[in-house]
Amino acid sequence: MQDRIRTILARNLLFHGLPDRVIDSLATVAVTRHFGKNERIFAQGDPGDALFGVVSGRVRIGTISAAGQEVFLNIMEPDESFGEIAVIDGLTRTAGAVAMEPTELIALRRKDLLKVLRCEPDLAIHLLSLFCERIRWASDLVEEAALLVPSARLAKRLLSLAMSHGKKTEHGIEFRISQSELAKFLGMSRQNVNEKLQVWKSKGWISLARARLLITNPAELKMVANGETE
Amino acid sequence: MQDRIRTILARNLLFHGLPDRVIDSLATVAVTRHFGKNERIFAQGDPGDALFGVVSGRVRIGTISAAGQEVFLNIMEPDESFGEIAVIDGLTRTAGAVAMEPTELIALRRKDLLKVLRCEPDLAIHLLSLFCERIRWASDLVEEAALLVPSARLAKRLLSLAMSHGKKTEHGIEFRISQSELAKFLGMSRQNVNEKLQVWKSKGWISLARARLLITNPAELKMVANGETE
DNA sequence: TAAGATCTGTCGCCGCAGCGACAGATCGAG
DNA sequence: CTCGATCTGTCGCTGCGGCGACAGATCTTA
Repeated sequence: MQDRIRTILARNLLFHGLPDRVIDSLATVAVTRHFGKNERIFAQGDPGDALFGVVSGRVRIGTISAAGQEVFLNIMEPDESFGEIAVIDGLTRTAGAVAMEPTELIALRRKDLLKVLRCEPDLAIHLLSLFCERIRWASDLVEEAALLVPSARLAKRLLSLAMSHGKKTEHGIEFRISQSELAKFLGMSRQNVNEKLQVWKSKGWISLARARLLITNPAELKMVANGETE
Repeated sequence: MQDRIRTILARNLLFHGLPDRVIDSLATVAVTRHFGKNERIFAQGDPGDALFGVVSGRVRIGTISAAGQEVFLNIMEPDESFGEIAVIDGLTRTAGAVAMEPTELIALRRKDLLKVLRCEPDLAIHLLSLFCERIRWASDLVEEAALLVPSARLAKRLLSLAMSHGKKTEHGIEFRISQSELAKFLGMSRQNVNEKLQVWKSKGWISLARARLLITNPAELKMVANGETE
């Protein structure tokens, strides 16, 4: 059993490449947890007492406004991790996490992680790189929101979701997402998303089906994302 | 001279509280640099070969789109630092930095910093906390952009700028910023910013002067920022 | 002091995003 | 197989944000 946890940890991007000694220390304190479809893992505002790695399933990270409006920030898949920030600084969760399907997670409690962190500089440096990625990713979003026209933002997000969650088929990159979910990733209305998708569909760049999307011409979408076309 | 650098480093938020040993190591490799008003410190896309701490003056962090549209992300003041991310991960700058006035910076080159980082876990953990702040700050911006109405975003940014860059007077919190700069912080048009400021001015919550702004009723603005009022 | 640059306050116009609404398609559960 | 839930595609309406424009105020610099 502890062996399984060891393997899981070693494969996770958060710890991949770290010395066996570090993995072993972490494995002794890690536990696995299961969540059902649509079950909440944590809510924004909760104390950040654990860090999670995805073993199987998918987890949606998002927040919800006082008015009930929802924003999706990311989808985490196997071998990815989430909840690192609150675990490091001990503050509350800035976003909530929900299992999108039956999901197995591996959890490391804050106290345990900090203990290992203090004696393993390798782990700290590893975390620093991960945090750099996160900051770059968030800064990109801020920039995009401020200076890209909606269609460019949609195209960009479409491509990035396709990269991380799509599967390549003979006709292009396909992935499962409803248009209202897509809208929640961008903070736009579903109708507006649909309107733009229809345009691209009519140009033959994408195909649409119920809760599924097929990108047949990524190059053209990239042009839109870069503001070189409308 | 080296003594002055030591003092500067020790006072900077990036290194404040670290053991003398660490500060000393860093002081031997740090150099100071001077920039004139509106002089560019680095541009987005540049290789990230150094980290900067502000000794005196002010530095504006921002990006500019292909179309020439500009977005301001932050203003850094004495004892604050910028450029940490590119220095850690070795990738290019995501944003540019410009001196807003005659400015003295202290610079640590990437190679030198990494050398110290590898033997000083304290420094790594210190950096991790700093990165946590940065991620929370960026995530907040993403959230706000997606689910706050423009007036709430403006109010929130106004308050946060007032907190970090304003001076308290007997009538409220005052700070220097032009309305077009304010607009560039939010990715809105100058006219739109002006329109909202006029409303708040007419309600007696703020006072306006050329390139200056006085918040006389922060409480009401907070309500707007929280979406509890319009 | 004079000239030029910058900032503000205000119009009006245009386009577009949000929203409610609704019909038809598709999927899942019982 | 049937019913309910969800998703899609499409209206039209309304409001508001971006943009160009311009006059007047204010600051800077020669």
